[in-house]
Formats: sequence, C-alpha cells, structure tokens
Amino acid sequence: MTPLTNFKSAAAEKRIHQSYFKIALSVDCVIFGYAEKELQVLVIKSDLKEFAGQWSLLGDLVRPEENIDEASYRVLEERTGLKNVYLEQVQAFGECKRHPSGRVVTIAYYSLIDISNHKLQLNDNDLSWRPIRSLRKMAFDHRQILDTCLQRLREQVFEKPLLFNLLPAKFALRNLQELYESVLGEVLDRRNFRKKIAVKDWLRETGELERSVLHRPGRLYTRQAGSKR
Amino acid sequence: MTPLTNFKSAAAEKRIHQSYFKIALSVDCVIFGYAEKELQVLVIKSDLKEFAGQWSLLGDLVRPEENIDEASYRVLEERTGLKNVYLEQVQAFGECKRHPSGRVVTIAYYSLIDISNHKLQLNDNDLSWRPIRSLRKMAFDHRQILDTCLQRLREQVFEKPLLFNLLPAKFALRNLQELYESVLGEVLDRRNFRKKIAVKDWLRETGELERSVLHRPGRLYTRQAGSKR
DNA sequence: GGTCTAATGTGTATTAAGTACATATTTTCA
DNA sequence: TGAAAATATGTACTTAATACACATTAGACC
Repeated sequence: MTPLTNFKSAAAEKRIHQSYFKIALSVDCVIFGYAEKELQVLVIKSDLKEFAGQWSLLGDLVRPEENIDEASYRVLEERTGLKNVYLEQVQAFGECKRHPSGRVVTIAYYSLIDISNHKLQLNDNDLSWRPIRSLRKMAFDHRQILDTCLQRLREQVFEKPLLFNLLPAKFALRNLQELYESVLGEVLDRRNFRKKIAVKDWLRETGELERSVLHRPGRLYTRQAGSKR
Repeated sequence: MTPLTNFKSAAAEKRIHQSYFKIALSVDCVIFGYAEKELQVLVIKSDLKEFAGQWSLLGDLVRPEENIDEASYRVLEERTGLKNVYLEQVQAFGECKRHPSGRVVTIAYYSLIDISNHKLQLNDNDLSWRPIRSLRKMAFDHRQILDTCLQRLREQVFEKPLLFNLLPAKFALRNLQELYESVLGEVLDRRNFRKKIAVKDWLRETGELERSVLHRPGRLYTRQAGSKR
C-alpha cells in the first residue's frame, strides 16, 4: 500500500505528509550549441561553495504549481530568451546525496539552439558556452547528466531532424556534415552522408551559394518547412 | 540563480526550503509478464476513492533516504519477492494535478518477470495480472505511463535480450516468436525471425525437446549464459 | 587571363540486412 | 498406418550501408 492511502487518522495523514512531502524537484537543461566546429553546452559557474569554480548545467527548482515540462521551458527562456524550442526529457537523476542542500531530485532535458540566433548576456552570471570536450569535471552529477543526454542525442540524430536547430537558417551541406561528425565523434563519408540525408526529405535548396569562402562555394540549404522536430 | 543559493539570511533559507521541499516523489513500475499468449501487466486495485474500481501500477513513495533506483527495486521485491530483476527507468511524469493527494511526481520504470517463477499472493490486495489489452482505463495517468513504457520496450526488444525474462528457463522458438508478436503487435515470419535471433547469440540449445505437445516437438532453448540484460 | 588551391558535386560496385515465400520432416493421435 | 499439426530449413529479391575517384568551380594571386 502506498503511504498516501488508508490513513488511520488525520494525525497519521499529517505525519505522512510531513515525512514524505519534503523532496525538492529541479529540472536541468543540457542546452547544446555549435560553434567553432565543436559541440558546445551552455553552462554557468556554480555558486555553491561545494562546487566553487566548477561549471553546472542550467537548472532551477520546479515551482509548486508548475508542471515539470513547463519548468524546463521556463529555464530555457529565462536563460536564452528563446521560446518554442525543441526540448526533450531524458530521465530523472535521484541519488540521495547528489545535492548538498538537501534531497533534490532532478529531471534532465536536452535542447538544441542556434548560438548566433540569440543574444544572451554572456557577461552576466558567468554564463558561458563551453565545448563539451573541455568540461571534464562539473558541479553535482552534471557531467553524468550531460553524458546521458549526449548519448540520447546521438541515438536520435538520424531519426529526427534535430541538428538543424543548431545551425543558422541557411547552411551548406559541409557545415551539416561537420556538425554530425562532431556530435557523433566520428568522420563520415561525404557521398554516403549526402545520400543518407537526401532520402529523408529534411532539406530544401535555397538556390543560393556560400559566400566569402576561399574555394568553390557550396549550395545553401534550409530546413524543409514540413520537417517535424 | 537557483533558489537554493545566495540566501540573504537564515530565515530566507528556511522560507525557501518550506516552499520548495514539499513535493513527494514516487516510483511506478510497469511489471510485464506473459501468460496465455498475451502480454500482461501486474496491477493492483486503486484504493483511492477518486479511482475506485480502477487498476493502478505498482508504486510507492520514495523514502527520504532512498535513491530512486533503490525505491523501484524495493517496490518490485515487496510485490513479487524477486531480486536482481531487470529494471529500467523510462521517464518522469510530473503534471501538477496527476495525484489527488498533493504534488506527487513519479518516475516510471519497467521490468520483465516470468510469471510462473514467482508465487505472489494474488488474493492479497487485489493484486492481479491483467492483459494490457484489457486495461482501457487506469487510475491516475497510469495508462499513459504504461503506453510510454510499452513503447520503450518495443524499441529495445531486438537490441537487448529482454524478453527472455518473461519466459521459463527453457522454451521453444515458437514460444519466443509468439511472445515477440504479442509485444510488437504484429505477426512475424518464422524463418526470418529465427534468422534474426540466431545472429545475436542470445540462445543456447539444451538438447531437449518439447513434451506433451500434440505435434512434432520443437527444440528447447535457454538464454545464452553471457547474454547481458 | 592563366594557374593554383581547395573544396564541391556526383555514381557505381560490393556487402550486409531485411523481406517474401514452399516443402520435406517428425511426432502424436485415432 | 494414415491424418493432423507443427518443426526445420534455403533461396531469390529488395533495400540499406559501405567503400571509393574524378571532373568541376570560384577565389586568390601573379
């Protein structure tokens, strides 16, 4: 029987509430970006003394009257100003001792945004884009959360047109391939990559060409209007 | 900034704790079984008046000093007596109004057990195996949780040797195929199915044959010792 | 304007995986 | 001994994944 039922008395009910309704819930967002041919994550300097100097993911406590998905959208919007962004729940992390301030269970989400498209106040709050490679140690269990989300992302990149969210509206196929390569951590064959993307109907040619490149310019593509995220 | 840092005073810290550390956390386990050629789920009659007569998943509140994974193993063991069972977290469900007694966020897990292998007290507590098909309406958001877990299971049955957990130690290939068919909800070609399973090295022949069948008996197989769940 | 550079754009042959499909064999039962 | 019912098995076809090479184009420089 769950402790939430069959109370013997009102006093018993109150006692149960006091002993169980004292966990805090947070959401943590792994916000991926792409710059300098590397996958980046938006992180913030931890302001807990236990993790002084370490980077942490962007997160916040879930408010008492807030759905968890709403909380994740709120965190994202507060930090990046962006609405209607792809956000996906990955899983919960619930080790007792993961947060020094008490029992805080967190729900991890990941999101993908175009760094150049939003103007966040990077001077503010030590908020910063960091290449994943450089984030060896992070506050809390955030490195584990990041790994789990990255793994989920890797599983999905050929299933759903997710990575376009990391690029500007118009991009060359080479840019897309480099992005896939840095997400997957492996090099891909150009012809096979183009074939694989081509059959998915995720792309539309713009008719334009790259500019200011020191070589033959590639065609610019944009995401196919109907392609669902 | 998260509300857990930069307190202006001890009083402020206490206030924050009081307003945020009041969510309860539960785990809900979708425990799959297999009987009468149908996929079954272990459910219990809801004892909340709001859901009188409806079935609910097996769950419990997470204790203050308990990891969430530990909680799910505890629920499973309390209900089935089984230890060391495959259990996988799927995701959190956190709608504000999902539980009538207060804000209870739940983490969903799924598990697979061999019904014939455990002797649970089915008379006890209206605990019962029900075919999934028959569970049209369930208490809370448990039908949604069940659907989500079933979908995850379907994605994994050819990736990991999960379904063997639902069968007795020795089984014929036909039993395995019927199980796959009822999980996936589609019929499979026998020759192609055997080929697909054969390449995975999940099975070992026992050298024995089926008994007491009204036709040519099939060979009995058992799970390959090294095959990871 | 000719040449160099660097990357674009493209096709085919091979292998692996998935799908469709039919017949001989073995055991039990009557 | 024959009928019933399910086992065991192989091949042709299609689709997806992989490996791999060469002609083309725009810019930069002289």
